[in-house]
Amino acid sequence: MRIATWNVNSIRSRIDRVVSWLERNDIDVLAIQETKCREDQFPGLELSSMGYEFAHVGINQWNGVALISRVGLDDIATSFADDQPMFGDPALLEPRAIGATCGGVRVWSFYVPNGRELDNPHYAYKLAWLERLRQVGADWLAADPDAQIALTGDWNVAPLDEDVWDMSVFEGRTHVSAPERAAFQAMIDTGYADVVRPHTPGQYTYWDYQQLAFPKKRGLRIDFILASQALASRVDTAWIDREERKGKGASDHAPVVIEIS
DNA sequence: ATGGTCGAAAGTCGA
Repeated sequence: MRIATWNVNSIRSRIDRVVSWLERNDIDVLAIQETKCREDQFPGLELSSMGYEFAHVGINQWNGVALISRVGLDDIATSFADDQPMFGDPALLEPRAIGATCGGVRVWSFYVPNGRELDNPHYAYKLAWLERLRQVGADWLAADPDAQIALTGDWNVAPLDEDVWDMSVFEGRTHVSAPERAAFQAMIDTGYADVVRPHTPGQYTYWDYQQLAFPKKRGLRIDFILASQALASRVDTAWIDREERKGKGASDHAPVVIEIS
């Protein structure tokens, strides 16, 4: 079974690429982020005609996450907790998390808040969001230590210096700050392993659209699949599809895939 | 060709 995550940066402008990519790569479950549309705007017909079920949560042009599966899509949750941190005035529950059980695996698609700048309220929101997710993730494992759980998505954190094309450029910026990195490491310490990194040393998942970042190899590794121990032991291989970042109409993120036995 | 983004409820904001 193949499980993937991909920040598509607008599903409506990318649906042809997504459909083609699913077909070419024999994907069973795809978690997507930044759908950037309301639920009534989601291009589901193209997916259902291919034999995929889908679940999406989106309320406006920002954020939005979805799950696409051809191995079942049960027990859909559109937030990771009833008290998932909110943002804005008035405080809004943003569509940044969706989970479902697909082929026996509890799969989550997360779009972690960006943080914007270190002194922006969005940064405190990001840290609160990650910490609450860690607590909930710990609860899931406490309830069932053998649970097969995949925490996938755009984490908006580059955990290691090697995940950043030039650390000097990111000094004093989000994605690399010590609290963000500690929050990401806390997820791993809670019992969710990064099952992609061992198979993809030195690779990035995101390249800015600006300044020809992609051809200049100026990228970041910020998209991850974290797996509970029971699931991690089934991972045979993983890869980052850098080819999908190429050409006209590409997302600024590449898909990340794991293959499990 | 010596600079250079993209998407959306666009004419500005978010990434």
